[in-house]
Amino acid sequence: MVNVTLPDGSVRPFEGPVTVAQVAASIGAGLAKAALAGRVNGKLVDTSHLIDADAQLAIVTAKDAEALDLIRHDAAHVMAQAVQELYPGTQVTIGPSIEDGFYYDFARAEPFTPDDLVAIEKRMEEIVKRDLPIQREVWSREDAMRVFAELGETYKVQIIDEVIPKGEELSIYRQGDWFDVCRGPHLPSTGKLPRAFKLMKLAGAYWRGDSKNPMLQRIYGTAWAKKEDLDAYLHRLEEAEKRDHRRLARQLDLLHMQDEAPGMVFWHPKGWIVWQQIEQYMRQKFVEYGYQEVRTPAVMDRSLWEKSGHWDNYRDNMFTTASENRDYAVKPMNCPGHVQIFNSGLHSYRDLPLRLAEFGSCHRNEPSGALHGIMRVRGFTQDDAHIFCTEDQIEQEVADFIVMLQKVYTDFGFNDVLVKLSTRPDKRVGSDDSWDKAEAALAAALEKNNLAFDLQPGEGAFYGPKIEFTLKDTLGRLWQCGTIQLDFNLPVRLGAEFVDEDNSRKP
RNA sequence: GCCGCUGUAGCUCAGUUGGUAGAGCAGCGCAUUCGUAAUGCGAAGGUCGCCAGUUCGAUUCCGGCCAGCGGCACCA
Repeated sequence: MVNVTLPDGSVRPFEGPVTVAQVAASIGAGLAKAALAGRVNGKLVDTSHLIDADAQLAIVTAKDAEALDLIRHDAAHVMAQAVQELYPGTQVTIGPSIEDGFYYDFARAEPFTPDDLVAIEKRMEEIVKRDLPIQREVWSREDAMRVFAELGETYKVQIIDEVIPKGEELSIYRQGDWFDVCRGPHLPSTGKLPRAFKLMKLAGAYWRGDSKNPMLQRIYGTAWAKKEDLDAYLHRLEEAEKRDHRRLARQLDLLHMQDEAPGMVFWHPKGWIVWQQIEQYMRQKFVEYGYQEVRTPAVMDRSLWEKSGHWDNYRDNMFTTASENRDYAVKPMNCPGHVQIFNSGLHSYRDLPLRLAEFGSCHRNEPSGALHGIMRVRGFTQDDAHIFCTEDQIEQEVADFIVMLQKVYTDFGFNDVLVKLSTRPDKRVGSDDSWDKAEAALAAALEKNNLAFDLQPGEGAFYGPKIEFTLKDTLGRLWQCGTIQLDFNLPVRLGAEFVDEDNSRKP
């Protein structure tokens, strides 16, 4: 006897183990047809999943939000099958669902062309029409590795060998002649994939996200539960493109960039008015929140950058220059300069916290491929501040900063801000004790502001943990903007210290 | 930096299967003073991203470089 509890609370008894599909059929033929997957005790499963004990079950159909993930993942599989049918010898690697769609990374010597995308999309339609049942099989690792090795799928072998945790069940999903290693779940058949997908763009992507590895060819697509959703999405993209800052900058005659100064901006009169307004707005905020504005040199002697550690660790990203036998670097950030101001006098603990702010003109020699409009540039101005404070003051200072930042983002209409806390990386300076304190202080400050945040273990800077604030552009792309970083390295390196209550000097 | 694509008048773009190029809009001149999706006429505007090579001749073919775009990597 197996009792299945449905979302409405009703309980259906079955004589023995049943599949999700059978339960759906017992409820109604319409539901049986619409069933894409099941949620058993909170876990998403195939419709072929066998329920062999009492369980909670929800039938997932295209109407459910969670179906989108399945649809997109299936679209990726169907695309992979289409590609391998059309271009024999192409190796498959991975193909997850992502926001608004999916992608699949392929290994193939010949590059795909935009025309290929059209052909692939057509073949995908055919595969959907074939309505191939999608079947789950469980293989042993050895069998799987042998079979994929025989097929010449070296990347798949690597995935099985290195990526899938030992001991985890290795499932294979088969649709017609085509099969792939996949955790699933998947739709019951390719025919259940709504014809609301479109291949969007070609891109290069490193195998396993590591630039030391070979580059694969990634095909991005979008997929939706119904045609109207796809159309709405495409329309949204069109509208977003109209609001692209690069297009607006031209149309409104705000600024331009040219070949001779890659990653740097020529601000036109109208654009500069906008800039000034924003700068004045930020100045007000500085005053409100107790920051003092300063100004530091853009070009400073090599010796300072050696002391700060930039000359050794950030050299490739700095523009350097020389004059009269002295080497200089154009500042990539304002930190060392602000420490110089702090150091120029002897400070008492009574002076702390000392908050120095600057509209700091910085230059970084960013990799050519990273440049993007005025979002990622080589010459830019940071509305930057450094707070010199005691360890005890960190939490409050960070909390206050977050309040200010939230206010600023809200004023500019950014309501969807992602917050991330990046913690200690493997390569770092400072004692574990100080990292413990610093990370705890940042987390506490976030909690004080009731901010939900993602933890990014190991993503912190080598000198300290940081909180990152990421904004979305009109195209849904993410840009890390504001950040607050604790640095217990630089002040020591540059000899910043204050006189404490007990008359001792502390960094 | 890596993969792919792109680079023609101020802007948006067409074109040349190798014989130095066109449109619309903008700008300029003249006329019009006409009330806000675009008044008429006229003249002008480009070493077809840069540098080499092949060729009698290259914007068009080959190579190199630069920049931009879409991603990836990077983002002290």
